[in-house]
Order: sequence, then structure tokens, then C-alpha cells
Amino acid sequence: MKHTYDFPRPMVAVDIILFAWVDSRLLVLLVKRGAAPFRGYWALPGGFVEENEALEQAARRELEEETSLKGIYLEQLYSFGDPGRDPRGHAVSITHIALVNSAQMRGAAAGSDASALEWFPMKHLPRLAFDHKEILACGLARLRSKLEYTTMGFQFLARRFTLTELQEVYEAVLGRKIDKRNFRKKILSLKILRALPDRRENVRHRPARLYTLVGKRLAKLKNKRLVFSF
Amino acid sequence: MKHTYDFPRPMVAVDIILFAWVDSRLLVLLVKRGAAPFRGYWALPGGFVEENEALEQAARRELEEETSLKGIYLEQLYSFGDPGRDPRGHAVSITHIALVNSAQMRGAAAGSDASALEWFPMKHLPRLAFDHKEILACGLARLRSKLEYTTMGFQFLARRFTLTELQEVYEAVLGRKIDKRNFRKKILSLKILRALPDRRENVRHRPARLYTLVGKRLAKLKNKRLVFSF
DNA sequence: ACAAAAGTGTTTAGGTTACACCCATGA
DNA sequence: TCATGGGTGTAACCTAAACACTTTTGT
Repeated sequence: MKHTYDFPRPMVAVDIILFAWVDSRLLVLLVKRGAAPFRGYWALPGGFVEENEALEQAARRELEEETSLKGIYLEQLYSFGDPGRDPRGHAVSITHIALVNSAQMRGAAAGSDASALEWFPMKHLPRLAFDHKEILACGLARLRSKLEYTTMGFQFLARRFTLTELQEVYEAVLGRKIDKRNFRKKILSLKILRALPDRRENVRHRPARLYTLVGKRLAKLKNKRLVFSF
Repeated sequence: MKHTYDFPRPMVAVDIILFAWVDSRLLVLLVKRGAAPFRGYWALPGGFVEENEALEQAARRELEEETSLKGIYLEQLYSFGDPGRDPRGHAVSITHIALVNSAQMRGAAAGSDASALEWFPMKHLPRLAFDHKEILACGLARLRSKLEYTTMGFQFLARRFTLTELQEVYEAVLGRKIDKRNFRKKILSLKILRALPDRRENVRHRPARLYTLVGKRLAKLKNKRLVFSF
């Protein structure tokens, strides 16, 4: 079935940067392209927006088709539409950022179809198709800046986590060491964490206290900024 | 001439929030719709992206067609694509923010075609077509937040301006009074202004010193934030 | 001399930074 | 008892905030 319009229309796609936090490293999910253009290159997961489909819905659908992930954190990043960014024709991509913790990430691998999905550490990326290198740079910049004034970074952790785990997320994303005492003082002063009675078990050192984020829908930190010292 | 594709494609439009700063007030440019849907309602200026046209280019072209404004400050805001936002069919709009000072704004009115353009103060907006109320709220929020960590607000002023003029921009956009001494201390401590030898003339009070922004392409303030007291 | 806006400093409070040692557990 | 990461306090510094009067010009 063909679709005919009075004026030309660009293709409309969504692409998703899916970040995961595993073994103290920031990973990103890429798909190996099996067809031209950029055959054999790695690309961000994504696809075309369907008729009467909301942008976020399209991003969630594509993500679920590729990874079986549902209900994860997702937000719009930026729209790219330069002519020539896709050799097949004028294509506008509304890009998104999604975040998963390591448990969710393991579920993703299990449910994926046969396509060539792979997680890459942000430190060692392969060559990317299209303008996806630029998109990824944009996404990392957004993640870094939002880490400082939102609780976005908590999406990388399980519901219960230790302060050291939280600090490792901040250090890895911001790319610098943070003083342990200052980090704890600041995070605890925000009054967004509740200490739990339990502790991490089966470690061969003093077991760490577990915390959980209070205020499930807490997104923005009122007037406070999470800017940390080195 | 018809355009036929194998899969349906949404319409792709750009809409522009054009803010101006005139007589100590924040204004926004709207267009009265002459045809259905939303005939008689006011809407943001905008239009469809043409074939092989970059998004920013499309926004600049639409803006120039409506206002004859060229080379003004413009940045992408957000993309809206909910089905149902346009009764004519599935339409994705990549929205933008543009800023002009009062001299540029006066040029705009002169060059406009016969269409029903009007500047509205942000305090007294008419009913808006489509989801443009939501878009405008999103744009104002972006403007407010970027005022605090970029020099975006300087776009509202001429090349030479007084500190009081700058402060008025901040007060109007942020919607609160700022202490004069603290504002000046903070702005001057950023070392981004150069005091000029000239002063504002033909005022019936002590003439104010003129300043100019140094570093023409300065966009972000390294590590400093413009968060002001009440 | 008056009206009107320009311009200027100090004190206080609170947040940021730098920094080093003891604690609890499993092996 | 040793190795490993968990957990804690204080002092110096810096920035933000509150606050009122004098100066310069045109009329």
C-alpha cells in the first residue's frame, strides 16, 4: 500500500541512547547494521515513527522490540534533521535517552531477538553509522549535566543501593573522583534518601548500609545542586 | 505534483517562539490563523519543513518569511508529536526559541507581509491554537533556566547596554526583584563585561555607564552560575 | 532645589573544600 | 590477624544574601 501526499515529507524516526550501569562502567547499547547504508557499522537502536504514534511511544516501542525492555526511564534528547545525515533521503530523528540498571540490562539481553545487539563501554566505542557519534556525544553531555540537578543518576541503581554505589555512578559519568565524606554529606543533606535497616551481605569487609530514594516521583531538586568537589 | 512513499509519514513542521524585550516587557510574536483548524485563534509562527532542509534552516526561513528577520539568535527547544495535536493529521513539530532586542523587533514589524502578526506581552496572552500554550510554557521554562547559566539573556539587549537594563531583563524573565548591588557584584565578577567610556545620554538623571559583552561567541559560563538573590 | 536613577561596601550566614583515621566483616 | 572497603568530623575558605545612602544629571 502506497501513501501519497501533496508535499514531500521527510522520514521521521526515533533513535535511543540506552545507557546501562554495570560493573562500575557506563555502557551503551548498539545494533550492528546488516544492510546498506553503513552495513557492518554499529548504530543506535531506533526506527521509524508509525502513523499516529506519539514520539515517546515510538521510542518505547522500538526499544521493546529490540530489547524487550518495558517501563524504563526515557526522555527526549534532541532532534536531528540535517539533509545528508541519512544517505537514503531526508530523515529527521527525534533522539531519546534511556537508562537501565544492571538487573534490567541483564533482562534486556535475554529478551532480545536474533539481531546483533551489543553493549559497549563508553570508553571504547566502535565506529558509528550516520551521525550517531554526534548524537551520543550530545546524550552524554545531557546525562552529565542532569546528574547535577536531578535524580536521573539513581536510575542506574536498584531500588536499594549503597552510598558507594551511588558515588561510583557520579564519578563514572562526571569522569572525576569525588571526596567520599563530602559526597555523603551533600547527598544526605538533600533529605532524599532513607537509610534502611538492612545492609549488603556476603561481602568480605564491613557491610554497607542500604538506602532508598524517598519520593518516588522526585525529579528535580528544589534549589539544590549536586555539584561535587574533586 | 504528488509524493508517494511505501510507508506513511507524519507531517514535519517547525514552530518558533520569538521573544522580544521592549519597554521592560517580555513579548512574544503570534500569528492570527485565517483558516481552519483554529481559525481566528492565535498561533506561533511556523510551517512545514521542506525537502532536504535542515531543521534550524527551516525555522530561520519561516521566521524570515513572516518577519524579514535574519541572523537572529535561535535554538532548538523540543519536539512535539502527539497524535491529535493537529486535527489535520499526524504532525511532528520541532519547536525553536528565538530572541530579539527592541531595535530588531521594530525592524521585524516593518518587513512583515500582510498577515496578521501581533506582539503579545507574556502576561496577557490570547487563546492559542493547537498545543501552542504548552509549547510556550516549555519555551519560557527553558529561557528562565538558561538565563542562569548562559548569556542568552544578553540577546535581548543592544550591543551596548547598561547594567540596569540587563538587570531588568533578568527580573522580568525570572519574575522577581533582584538586589542591585548583589546583581552588579556578581555580573562584574564573571569578567564577561567591558565598561565603555561612553554613557547613556539625554536622560534627566545621572547617565549610566555602558557595557558590552566580551568574547563574541561566549555561550556558557564556565563553572559559574547566575543565580541571584531576591 | 528637586526629581530620578546611578552607583557603591560591609557584615553575616551558609555552603564547599580539603583532609586521615578507625570500624566491621570474611577469609 | 590481615585485607578490604565502610564510615565518620572539623577547620579554612568562599560565595550568597541582606541592607541604605551618596552622586550625578536635567529641569
